[in-house]
Amino acid sequence: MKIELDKAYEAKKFEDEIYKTWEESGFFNPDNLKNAKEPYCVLMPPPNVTGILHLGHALENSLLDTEIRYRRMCGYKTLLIPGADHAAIATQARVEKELQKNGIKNPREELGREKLLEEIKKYAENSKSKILNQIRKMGTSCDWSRFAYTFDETRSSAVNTLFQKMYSDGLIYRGYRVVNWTVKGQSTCSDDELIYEEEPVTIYTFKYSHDFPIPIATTRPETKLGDCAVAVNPNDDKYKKFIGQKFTVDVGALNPLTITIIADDNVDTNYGTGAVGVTPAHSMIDFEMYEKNKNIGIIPVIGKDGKMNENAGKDYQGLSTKEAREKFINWLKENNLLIKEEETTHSVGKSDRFGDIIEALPMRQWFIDVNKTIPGKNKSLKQSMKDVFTIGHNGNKKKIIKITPDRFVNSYMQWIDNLRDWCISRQIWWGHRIPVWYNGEEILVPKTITEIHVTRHGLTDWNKEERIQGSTDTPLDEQSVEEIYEMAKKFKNENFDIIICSPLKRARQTAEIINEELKISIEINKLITERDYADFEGKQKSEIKEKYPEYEKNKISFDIPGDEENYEELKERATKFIEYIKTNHVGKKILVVSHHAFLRSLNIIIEDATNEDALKYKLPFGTTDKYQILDGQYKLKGWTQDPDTLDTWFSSGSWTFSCLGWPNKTKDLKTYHPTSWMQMGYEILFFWMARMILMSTYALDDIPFKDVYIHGILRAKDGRKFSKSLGNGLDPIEIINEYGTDALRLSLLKGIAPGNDAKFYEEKVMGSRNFVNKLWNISRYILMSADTIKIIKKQPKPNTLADKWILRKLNSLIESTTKDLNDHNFSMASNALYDFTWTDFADWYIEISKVEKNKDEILLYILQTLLKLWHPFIPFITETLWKNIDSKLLMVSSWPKANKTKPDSLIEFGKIQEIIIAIRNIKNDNKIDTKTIINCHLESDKYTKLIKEQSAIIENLAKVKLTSDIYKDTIHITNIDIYIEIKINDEDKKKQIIELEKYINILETKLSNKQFTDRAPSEIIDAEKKKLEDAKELLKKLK
RNA sequence: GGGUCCUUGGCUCAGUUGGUUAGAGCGUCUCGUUUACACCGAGAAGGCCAUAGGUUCGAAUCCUAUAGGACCCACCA
Repeated sequence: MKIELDKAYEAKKFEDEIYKTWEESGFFNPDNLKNAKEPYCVLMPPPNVTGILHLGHALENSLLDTEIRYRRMCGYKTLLIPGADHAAIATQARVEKELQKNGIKNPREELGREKLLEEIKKYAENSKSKILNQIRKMGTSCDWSRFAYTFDETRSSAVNTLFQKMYSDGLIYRGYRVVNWTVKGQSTCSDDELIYEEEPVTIYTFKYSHDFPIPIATTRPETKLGDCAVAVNPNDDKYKKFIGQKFTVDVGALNPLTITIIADDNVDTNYGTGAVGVTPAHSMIDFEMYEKNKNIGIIPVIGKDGKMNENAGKDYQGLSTKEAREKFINWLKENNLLIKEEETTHSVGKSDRFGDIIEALPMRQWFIDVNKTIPGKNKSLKQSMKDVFTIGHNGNKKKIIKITPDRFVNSYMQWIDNLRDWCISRQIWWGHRIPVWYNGEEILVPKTITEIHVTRHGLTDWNKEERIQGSTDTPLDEQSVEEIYEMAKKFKNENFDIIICSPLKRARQTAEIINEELKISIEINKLITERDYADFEGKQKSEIKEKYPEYEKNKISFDIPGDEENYEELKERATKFIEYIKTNHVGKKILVVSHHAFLRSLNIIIEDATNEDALKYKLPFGTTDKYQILDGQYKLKGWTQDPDTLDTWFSSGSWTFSCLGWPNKTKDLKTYHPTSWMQMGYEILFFWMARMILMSTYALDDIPFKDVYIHGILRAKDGRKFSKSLGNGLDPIEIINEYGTDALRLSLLKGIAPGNDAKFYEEKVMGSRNFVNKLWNISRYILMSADTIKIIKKQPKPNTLADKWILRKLNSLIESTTKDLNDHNFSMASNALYDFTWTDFADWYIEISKVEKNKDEILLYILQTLLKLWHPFIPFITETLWKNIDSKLLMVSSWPKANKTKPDSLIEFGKIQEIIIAIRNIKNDNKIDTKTIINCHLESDKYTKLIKEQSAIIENLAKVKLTSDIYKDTIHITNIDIYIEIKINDEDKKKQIIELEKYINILETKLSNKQFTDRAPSEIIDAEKKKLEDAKELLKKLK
């Protein structure tokens, strides 16, 4: 059966459908790869939910997917887990900015925590769903069933567990230390979240007072209002006599300052004045000195608002740092204390996200201690982080992480050496709440946090009319059903583990409708059913009887603790329920669907409310209440959770194992950790790679990944970064729409070297698009001209020289591609494939196949092999074409294996190519139309037989007629003379001779060098000799 | 102050342990619509591989300096 294919490949027509086919096949999920044994797991660096996919993501997706598709075809049990990162500070900053644009000047104040969080969540969810679709557009073959979000339940539970573990090991502590503070963002940030910019500053040299013996210098005069010491080098003859002395100086601060002269080895006697004014509150370095000499004290003079506080004194309080600086300088001048002013530049730390200058402020925050010995181990986290690149984790050489390119180890080690304790608490709201509760001075860091969200069932006619007639176990009314569907949408992103509902119809039905959205398990629990009747609301049994006379006749028939349950019994039942949760659903996030009276009694026992207060309790339909059980403790009155959130990298650090289900002992964790390969840009080496290593070695006692590949940044053609503010961004989706995903992927992978930046521009994509189209047309030709299209399993027997040659080339290609992909050498692999496909196969072999005929099998075989080899790079077009060949998916076909072939065809075929090219050249030089057939005679001592056998190819490809007539003009190539009926340009000949003579000269010098002939390997010498021989012979003929 | 990377034809870049007269794509030029493909075909021009030394029989490749460019870390009293 003949098939028809369009003249040009239109990516748009096929891509979405192909992706759907893949996704529906189930093969993205390794559980469905039945024959695969050895696991191969790669995690997607989760894109931030701060916007949409950019080119960097496109590059990462191309790398990830090419890797994973290759491994899948090789027979690995491949898993690529897709993810997204809530990106705490980045997302909140983004949303706040948007809100400000819309007129909300101070979103935190105006909206409050809950409302702002809702806004951020809305934004994040929206962005997330866009990103996920874009990942699909990229063709990424990830297992969507294992999708992980840093802010979902599993990942949050990992965060909490990790925090608790580190806290109980003493590695996380709460301390008063100097931290980086962004006034604009009103939050701390880690040392790595600063960007430094060179700015002009003035250095002021001054004395605190006229009788103070040591001058000091500063670029931040206003902080000097909080100075507590002056540090000098202990070996400094000039100053060492003052060490230990105290001076009282009045510089205008609230209280006169007591300046202690202390010794510090780090003070350089030759730099500046040779002495350092120590401001413990507003410099990390000075704070470290304070920690060694606590008696000097610490005086913060700048507040969280970036303004001078009361310690700074009446004159300064309330001023901005800039105003205070001017004022202080003026004071120095007036009092003749200013010695010198010098202009210089200085790198100023700014907040990466908010852009303002960072203030160093002392605060009580949470930190990870990187230097403390880990309990049960003989080393610190810092040491652990180093070991994985040197001696291996725990000294195990098998647990050394391989990094490509390995030069990044250097900068990593340097970073580790300078690592200070990591400040992990942030004052922003979007993020994992710090899992610590306070009650006065008491601190609780629970091992388990169980969450109970309670909601009411939908209404029935019975509820609405407050009837107690007929059966009480009635189904929902229609309107309620609608309302529950609405409500269910809200629960969709809550990530509940389980729904527990009352056995009554209305509750069960409610739970089932909600579960259509959540798709989790439902547990029916009698403990939370409706009470029969009770005296709880102050009504006596008799009153109820009075109000609803029919009631007695319709007794509820299900099994609850008696039909005369009273208030105390109801509370007892609620307590029992809590106990039940505590033993059976520890650590879960539970949605409870129950009845108002029960929920009220639950509220009473948890909140320790009085009966009277409890009467005010209302939980209108559609709303939820939330309770927590911390390590079994559920009465949490008086306890409040820390309002701060965790640094976003705290959760990203656990990515390799939280993605696989930790802290639960899941099968995935056992199978896939450590993960096989990790890929990231060098800009997040410290942020992310370092933290993953820290977390994984600590929590799992293992490395997070075996192999890490570092890629560079994509830049515009002018070398600048792509950025929104420059407006030079290229939207990957627009590129896909115009050129197709395959073209985009190929242009991203071709010509990139690991760790190096690469420039990206549209022409590159155009080139790739052209190639994709070429592949389409190659296939179109083969498929449309073949008599039968079938799978060719075995390499067909070569019949001609060309057959032998192309198969030899193909087998080398299989070998090199396999090797390159094993080494993650994507660029080299694609270049070699490109070359073979376009030049060897299309330009030569297919053209020959038009002459030699009957090559269906061999053409199909090569095409099939090529589609396989290309599949990891350009999955869409290859799969589209494959559909015409096989009903099975190319995605799960097996990777080609190279057959052994002899190399002898290479030289002979090369000769034929040389002849053809030489003739084409002459024609071109003489402006003869390529297709005009000219007469020509070939003469060779060595290749007579070859020429005779291959004459058809020569005649057809060079468009000549081979004759026995000898013509006057000849061109010469090694060992062959080509007599041709057209005139040859003498200039060309002369040029050829000059070049050849030069070449001979080089070879002769080389060979006459005794050192060379003595020391070089014999095969190299022989080859050089042969070259010289051939060249000399050719030269003779040319002359 | 410490460290890293880059410098290869007009542009963008490959070049895997040192071994053909250094490759590709785009661009330029010439010729060409031969039914797979003008998103094409045939061909051409264009490079002392930044500079200077060194190691070696042999260097774009290894070493050392220098220049220019980019970046990271620390410090910045």
